[in-house]
Amino acid sequence: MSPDDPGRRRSSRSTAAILEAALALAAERPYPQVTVESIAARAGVSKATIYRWWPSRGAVLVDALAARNARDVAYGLPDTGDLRGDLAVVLRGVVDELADPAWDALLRALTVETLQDDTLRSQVLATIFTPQLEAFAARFAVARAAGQVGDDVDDLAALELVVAPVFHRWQQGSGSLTHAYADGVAARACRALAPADRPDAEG
Amino acid sequence: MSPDDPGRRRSSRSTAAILEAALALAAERPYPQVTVESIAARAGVSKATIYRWWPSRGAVLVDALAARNARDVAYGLPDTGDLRGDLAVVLRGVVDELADPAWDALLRALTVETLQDDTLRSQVLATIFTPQLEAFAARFAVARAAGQVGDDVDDLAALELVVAPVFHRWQQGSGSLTHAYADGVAARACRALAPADRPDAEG
Amino acid sequence: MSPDDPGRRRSSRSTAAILEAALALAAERPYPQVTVESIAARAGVSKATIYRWWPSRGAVLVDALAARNARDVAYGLPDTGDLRGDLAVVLRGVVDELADPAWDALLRALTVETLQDDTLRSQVLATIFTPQLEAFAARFAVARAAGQVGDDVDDLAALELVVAPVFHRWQQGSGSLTHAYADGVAARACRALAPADRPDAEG
Amino acid sequence: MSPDDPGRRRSSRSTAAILEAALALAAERPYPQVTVESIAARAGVSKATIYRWWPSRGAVLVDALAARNARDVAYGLPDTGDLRGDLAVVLRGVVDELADPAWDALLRALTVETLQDDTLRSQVLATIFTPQLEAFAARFAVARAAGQVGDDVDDLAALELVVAPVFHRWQQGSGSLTHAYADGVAARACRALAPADRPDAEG
DNA sequence: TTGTAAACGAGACGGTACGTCTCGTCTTAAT
DNA sequence: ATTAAGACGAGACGTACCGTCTCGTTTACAA
Repeated sequence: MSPDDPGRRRSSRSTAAILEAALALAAERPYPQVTVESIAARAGVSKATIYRWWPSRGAVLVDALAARNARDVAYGLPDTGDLRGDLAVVLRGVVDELADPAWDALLRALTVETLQDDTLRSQVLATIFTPQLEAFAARFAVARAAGQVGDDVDDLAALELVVAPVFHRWQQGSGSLTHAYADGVAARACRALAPADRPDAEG
Repeated sequence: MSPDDPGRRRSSRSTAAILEAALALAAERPYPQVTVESIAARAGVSKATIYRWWPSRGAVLVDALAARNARDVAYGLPDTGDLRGDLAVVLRGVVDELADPAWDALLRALTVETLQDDTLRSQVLATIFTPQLEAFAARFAVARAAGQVGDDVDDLAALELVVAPVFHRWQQGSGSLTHAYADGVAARACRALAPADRPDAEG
Repeated sequence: MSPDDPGRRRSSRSTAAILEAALALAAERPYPQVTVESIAARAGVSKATIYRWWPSRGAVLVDALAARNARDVAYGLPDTGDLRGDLAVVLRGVVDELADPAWDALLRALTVETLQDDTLRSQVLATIFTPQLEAFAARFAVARAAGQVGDDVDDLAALELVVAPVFHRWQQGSGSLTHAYADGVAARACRALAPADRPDAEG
Repeated sequence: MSPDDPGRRRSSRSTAAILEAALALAAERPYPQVTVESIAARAGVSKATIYRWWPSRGAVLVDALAARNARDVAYGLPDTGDLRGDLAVVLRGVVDELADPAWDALLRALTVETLQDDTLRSQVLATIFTPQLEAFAARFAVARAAGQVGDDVDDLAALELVVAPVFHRWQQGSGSLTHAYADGVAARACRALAPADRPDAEG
């Protein structure tokens, strides 16, 4: 499946152009207007080339985001010893990203696709969600060793405590997404994570 | 906007049939196949009648869900004095609903629409989310009076602590949605909600 | 099937525009470039409207020619008593038409379609060929009564003697199509048609 | 243009396979489905090889027929002294060929191509039509010497008298193509060909 | 005046075939 | 026997239409 696998000879130029076009379009216009035709046009590529390599518009989008993440994103959380502070930093970053219209649109598009296609959901889970979970898990392991996180909370549940409120609020539009809010979420998460006998220990 | 607003002479028979058809179709087939055409056909109504009264497929769906909620749903949380237990009961109910393929499909459809149309999102916020928030707020008020919830956590943030993890997991497909998980979420929420000086009081 | 058949409500405006566009395009460009898309564009009509009413590009063309013939063409041969002269007049007209690039292109297109679709061939036979055959038959009946045509030659064979050489030459490009040639064909046809005992009688 | 022109090193194996595939496909399926792609597949050859040596699908077909004719067809008409009988024999053969679905399809395909490409028409004229015309011309020369054909009818016009009615009827589907019909056409052609002063002489 | 039925313009869909263009491989004829 | 020109298969590519679909609108008729 390497991009230059002889016998397939998939054009890396075209592939890159398609992924880039998909991201750009999803970031700049309502998702229903991000059609395969528009992606093809923007990429200077034929529709047939897209259909040759991807089964659907959503698959292109997911691939595009995965490629971008692989290129640009450094997974890994800060570790200053202060769990609440570290989580607050991360959540402030999330809040800032969600405030960017391009990221907002991109994430909406991605969510729409995963809601309608279980294959894509699995793919997102594997390529986007899991690396983030692992980054959090690494930080939680440190925190657990420092007695800041109880043994009864698994990594997935812990991650949900931290990020789910933010994404829920983003998706519902039920409240404002500020740095102060991010700090509050981090604080509450730490309270919930703390071992029962040593609530919210700060090391 | 009332369904029998005099002067518009909107047919309540048709309206009901359309809303019912929309719900039934959204529950039973992939959402892209829930077309205005299919709703009209199922309702025994012409497309023009739908477009006369609703601007989009999503608006029909939102109206349909709001109507159904107004008819069937009793908002309000149990109050046994045991906050964690009460929340666990509610979350177990949520988990059960999400396990129902019909509800699952319906909620996916609703989410897809709200992600793509801010007007609908506002409408959902007002007609579906807010009543639920108020029901939670009422219960939180009681809990706060009993010293089980700190004054520093507002109702929205509190609600997020309780429900966001569940919906996050549902949407990501990142873990299983069991009663045990619901209990765990309730427990962690209560730890986070508890006043700092009296962690996780059980009244 | 009438164009204003209640219950179908076919738009006569669109129908006319489509037929006109088809004729114009077939007359002015190579037939492979007369696509359904181009007809729709020229007619200011959507492709779906064409496919709603005709099964193929060729069917549109045949309909268009039939409509034009029904409107413009006066079937019927001259009858001066001089069969050879009358036939020569008709053939000179045919030759002139075939020299017109628009008619040439149109007839090529029609022939291409009938060669590839037996349904269309039948339709052409019924709506275009048969009226012409009947017009010839009427003239031959007069000629037969005048002893200029033998009883052993049926109308179809007689018509073939008159027109087939011209169309054959047109199609093969095997020779020039002049008035002199038309006269020669008429003369030879009359010799072949004449009763055996009274060759080529002139009345 | 010889197939083994040194310096081109055209593969005679491929060439033969392509021509054979083209004929076979044109004989067995509707002509629109005789694509370059299908010819290449049938011949076990790449599309590029076809486009390297022929400009179009039609050119392959014409070449294929020319090659087949050069190999299989003995031009030349019988000469028993009885012109009408000899022509009838030839026309019966034509009628029999046209009744063969494979030949029918092949001839339709050839005609479609010549109607849309003047280059191919010229090629067909030179490689297929002209040899036949010459064969007829040779027989007519004998007949003319025998006083069976007038000096005022040139060879091309004479050939048209004989074959055009048959092809016209074949193309229009206007009547049945039987041996009796073939005999009638031959008879009428001879009447038309006969010198004016000695109608339909039989030698 | 509604609502229904269905046709309409618009345009995306997923796909086929076109004709062009690399790729490596293999043939072939002249060294 | 070696070599180099170039024909070969494979198949990806951009282009252009195909015939179908859904959308949201419009029109004509029926109640």
